Amino acid sequence: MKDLTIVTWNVNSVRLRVPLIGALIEALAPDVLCLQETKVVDADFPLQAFAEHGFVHAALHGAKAYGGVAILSREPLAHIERPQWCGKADGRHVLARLRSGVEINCLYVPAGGDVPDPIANPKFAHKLRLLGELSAWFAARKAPRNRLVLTGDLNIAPLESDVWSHRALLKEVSHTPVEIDALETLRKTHDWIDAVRYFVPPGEPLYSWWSYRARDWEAANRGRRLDHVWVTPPLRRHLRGATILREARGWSPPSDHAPVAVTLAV
DNA sequence: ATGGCAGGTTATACCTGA
Repeated sequence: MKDLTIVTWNVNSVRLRVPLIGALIEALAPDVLCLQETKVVDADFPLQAFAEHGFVHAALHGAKAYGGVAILSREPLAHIERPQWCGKADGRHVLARLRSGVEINCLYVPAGGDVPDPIANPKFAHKLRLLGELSAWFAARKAPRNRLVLTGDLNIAPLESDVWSHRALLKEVSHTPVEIDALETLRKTHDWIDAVRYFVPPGEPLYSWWSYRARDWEAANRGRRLDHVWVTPPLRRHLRGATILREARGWSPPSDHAPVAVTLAV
């Protein structure tokens, strides 16, 4: 039994964020890193930079220019899979199993464009379709003793306190009822537990993303909680803590997402 | 209601993000 800290971070280009790896490790002491929007093909992934910090094991599912996900680990990764969704090779899912048997799923759900209408906006249709495909896939893999982690940029802020203004964002993609319903359908496939909300009551505002476009993201604080870590019920009693590293949004050069860490005793 | 910024690309304008 030892502590396992899993960190998820939408890096918005892993190559630009390489100089921040040391600060990330110092702040959160991760054992497993799940990255999204790596924006790099696997052949060009900066593996060496992570290896120098002890993350010598990797499961990559890259893509050119947009998307791309990766799991980096201090301990070996086995049974690596790279599922593709909606018939696209756009690097949205990679999964791997740790020695403890815990399976890590790193996901990047599409943003969904501007208009929350699947008929008028193909990007929104893609987002809903991908969530539907994921739900069917996870439902088919269900087993009561499964010890799974589902983490990544899900691009949906489900609770009222997961956005700076519930009222202002109800019709904004990322907080519309139809997306939240689709996310809830996915959550129910394994009775997934939102590991961050397990520690922070739903009344307390919690964000993991702040737009680049604000003049002063910190002062405006118009955030959304788009990045999540979920665990299956057999892992509930192993949950030890959760942190959203808000200060990382102020690092230079910053991602618009903050890293989210969850610690399990496994 | 709008625009604001950042990153990538067979770049130097346009797509994507959310």
